[in-house]
Amino acid sequence: MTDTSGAVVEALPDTGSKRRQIRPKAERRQQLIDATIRCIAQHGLSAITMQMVTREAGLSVGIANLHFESKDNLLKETLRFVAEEYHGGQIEIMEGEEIPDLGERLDALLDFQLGRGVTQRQKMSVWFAYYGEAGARPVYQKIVSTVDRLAAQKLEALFTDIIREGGYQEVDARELATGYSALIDGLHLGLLVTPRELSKQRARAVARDFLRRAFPRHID
Amino acid sequence: MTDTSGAVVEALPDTGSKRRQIRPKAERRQQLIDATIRCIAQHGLSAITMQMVTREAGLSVGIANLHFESKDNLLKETLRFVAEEYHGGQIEIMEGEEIPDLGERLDALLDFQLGRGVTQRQKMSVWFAYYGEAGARPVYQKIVSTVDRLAAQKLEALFTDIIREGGYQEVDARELATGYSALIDGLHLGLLVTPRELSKQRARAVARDFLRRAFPRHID
DNA sequence: ACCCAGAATGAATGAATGTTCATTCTTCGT
DNA sequence: ACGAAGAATGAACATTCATTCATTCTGGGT
Repeated sequence: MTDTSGAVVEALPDTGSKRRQIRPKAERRQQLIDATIRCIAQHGLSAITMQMVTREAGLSVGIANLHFESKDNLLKETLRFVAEEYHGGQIEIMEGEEIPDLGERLDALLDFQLGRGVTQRQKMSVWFAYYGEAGARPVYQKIVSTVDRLAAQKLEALFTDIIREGGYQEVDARELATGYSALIDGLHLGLLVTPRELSKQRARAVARDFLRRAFPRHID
Repeated sequence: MTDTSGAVVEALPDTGSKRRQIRPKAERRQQLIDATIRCIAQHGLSAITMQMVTREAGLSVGIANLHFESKDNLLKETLRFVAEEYHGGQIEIMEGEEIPDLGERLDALLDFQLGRGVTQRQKMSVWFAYYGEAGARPVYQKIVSTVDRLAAQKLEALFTDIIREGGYQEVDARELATGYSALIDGLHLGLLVTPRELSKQRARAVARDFLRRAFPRHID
């Protein structure tokens, strides 16, 4: 996926010169989105500023309104990017045939959801910053729920397969999928707000426990 | 607990007159906190304004800085109020001896966590608005984690009692308590962001399922 | 070698917001 | 009935921020 960390500005042989660079539109857009993610993580969604973002990107203030028409739009597109990155990664694992064994596929999913990429403070901060505003902003709600619905369907399908394969009785795929998704969200929240109480290791153990209790013959 | 909903302004025999009212400091503080909660729920934390809050409270702009020294402080105190209300309610149920049966007490806890009072959109919005900023604001993190830690301890104690009483093997109280808390948080999030996909009924069913799988002889 | 489409800049603008404080008003004890 | 303590008001101020746009600059095509 796209690199979101590190200073993109110095990635090129810039030599410190302030020479103006002309780059294709798509590249600049991504550069600004990445800078926005870093700023939200560091300063929060309510403190974010166009000057802040453009400086972080190493560009001038006017450029943000050139590529995105407004601040609102930049924030919206940033949310869309993060949402699609996260859900896209999940879906790739769930529907991908690279891992034939269903138990292993479940483990891979957990790895992705609580592994390095996703639980970086940066990404989590962005994620929940938008959740916090979703109650008041239908646009955010719509973006999240659109990708969310698809991921939920794939998860339910995976659980259904596992239930059939394992012959698990009295387990409802849909209900379990809802529970598992909520559990992962809650663990992310815990990692963000109370990192002292909840380590990444423990979060993984808790999630595996949930899965083991439901699918004992597939986990561990 | 304190009433947070409804228009406090019209609660008194105001008769529509704009006559200036003098009230004790504590009452005004609460009035402003209640207005803040309503405003956050409706407009979001990042769009909130002092004028907005004071108008919602039916008071003048200057009064906010009279009772709270700044906007930051008002927001901080509002978070403290919501956090203490939520966690206080939980703790009251968990350590209260009014319900001797442990299974019933667990049910009462679930009722509180996913029942009318807590899952009102207003409260949930406020809750997650602050969570979203917690990554960038150590003050918020501290307030939440302080009350959170106590509630987690009480929950673990309750689970320990239930495990002993039910003779459940291979169940770790601490791990299960972490999982349950995370599950409830995640369900709140789902109720807030994707209310179309997740009804309050279904959220309760999912949470009960989690508990039933762990403590089958206490639930249902 | 030259040109120009359009990418990039940043000073200027106007609107919005947090905070202050001189003034007004209410209440309560005497 | 009166006066003082302090609660409440809201116009004024200084600051900050999103957005605009006239101007500058760059690089590929001819």
